[in-house]
Amino acid sequence: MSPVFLAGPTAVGKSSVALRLAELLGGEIISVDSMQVYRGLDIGTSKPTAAERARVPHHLLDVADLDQPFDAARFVVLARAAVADLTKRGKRPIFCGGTGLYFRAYLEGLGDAPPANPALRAELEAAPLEQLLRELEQRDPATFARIDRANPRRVVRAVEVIRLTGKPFSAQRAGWEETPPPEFFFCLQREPADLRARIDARVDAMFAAGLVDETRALLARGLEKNRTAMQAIGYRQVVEHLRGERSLAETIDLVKTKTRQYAKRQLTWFRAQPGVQWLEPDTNLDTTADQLAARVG
RNA sequence: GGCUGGAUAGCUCAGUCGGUAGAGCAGAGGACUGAAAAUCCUUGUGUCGGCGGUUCGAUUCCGUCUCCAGCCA
Repeated sequence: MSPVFLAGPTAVGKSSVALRLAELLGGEIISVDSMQVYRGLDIGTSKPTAAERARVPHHLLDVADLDQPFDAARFVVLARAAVADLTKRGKRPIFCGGTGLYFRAYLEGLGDAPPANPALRAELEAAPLEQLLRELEQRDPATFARIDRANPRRVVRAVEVIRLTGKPFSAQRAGWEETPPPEFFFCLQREPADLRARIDARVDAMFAAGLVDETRALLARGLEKNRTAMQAIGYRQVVEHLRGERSLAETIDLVKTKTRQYAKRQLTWFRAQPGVQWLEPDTNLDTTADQLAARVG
C-alpha cells in the first residue's frame, strides 16, 4: 500500500481531511511538521488534540523535549521507522503536514553530511560572511558556485560540513531529481481571501485558547534555549510581547501576518513538488476526504 | 477665532536649492539538501490634499480652500 502524502499551507484544513482519510483507509497519520515534534508546543502549533489522537494514531508528534535538538534527518529516521511499523501492522501511512523540507527529505533523502555541531556553528556564525565565502570558494568551488551567497545560514552549514568531514559539501548531498515522484502527493489549496480568513480565525482562536499562558509556561521550561522551537510563529512574537516589545493587539496582528507569509512560502515548496495533485477542499472536509479515499484506493 | 506644524505608494515617512519622486513595512513572485513556522533573493507610476497664480516647466515658490495635530484665545 503506497503511502498518501497530504500537504498544504497552514489552516487550509489538512488535519481534518487526514483524520477522516485515515479512518476510511484504515491508516495512521505521520505528522510532517517541524514544530509539532516538540512537547509542550500545543496551542501555537495547532497540534491535534487528545481526542483526535484517540480517533487515529498519530506519529511524530511530541517526540522531542525543549532541551533536545531535532532536525530534518531525525525526522526522516523516525518517519521511516513509523512506516516500517505501520507496514508490519497492515496500516496505511498518511503523511500530513506543511514542512516542505521534511517531505522532500523523506522522499528524496538528505545525503550523508553530519548533523550540526553547536560549537563549530557558533564559531562560524560569529565569523564574517566574507571570510566564510572565501573558505567555501577554496575548498568547494561547486557549492560556492550554486549556493545562495547572501544567505548566512546556507553558507554556515556548507562550511560546517566541509570542516567536519574534510570533504566538499557538494559531494555529500542527496541526488534530488533522481527519485521518481510519489504516487499520491496531494496539496490542498484555497482562494487567497479564503485562506486568509481561516488564518485570522485560527490565530484569534489560539490567543483565546491561551497561547500567552502556554508561552509563559514554556518559557519557564527553557523555551528560549531551544533555538528552533523559539522561532515558531506565535511563540516568538508572544515572547517579544512578554518582554514588553509590543502590545498584545499588535502581537496578534503580527502573528497573523507572519502566518500568512509562511503559508506563501509553503506553497512555493509544494508548487515545486514533483507529481503534486492540487485539490480545493470542499466546504465539508469529510467530503474531500471521501473523494481522496476513492482516488487512492 | 488666531498662530504653528503636517497633508507624497495600502501603512509609516524621506526627498525634490523648480526639470513629474524613494526607503522601510505590507503585498506579489522565487530559492531552499541535517536550524526550515527559519533564512535568503527579486519586485515600488503614485491626480506628491483641492483650486488658482508665477514660470518654458510646479509635487517643489506664492495665494486660497479643505482636513489632521499641537499651542494660544
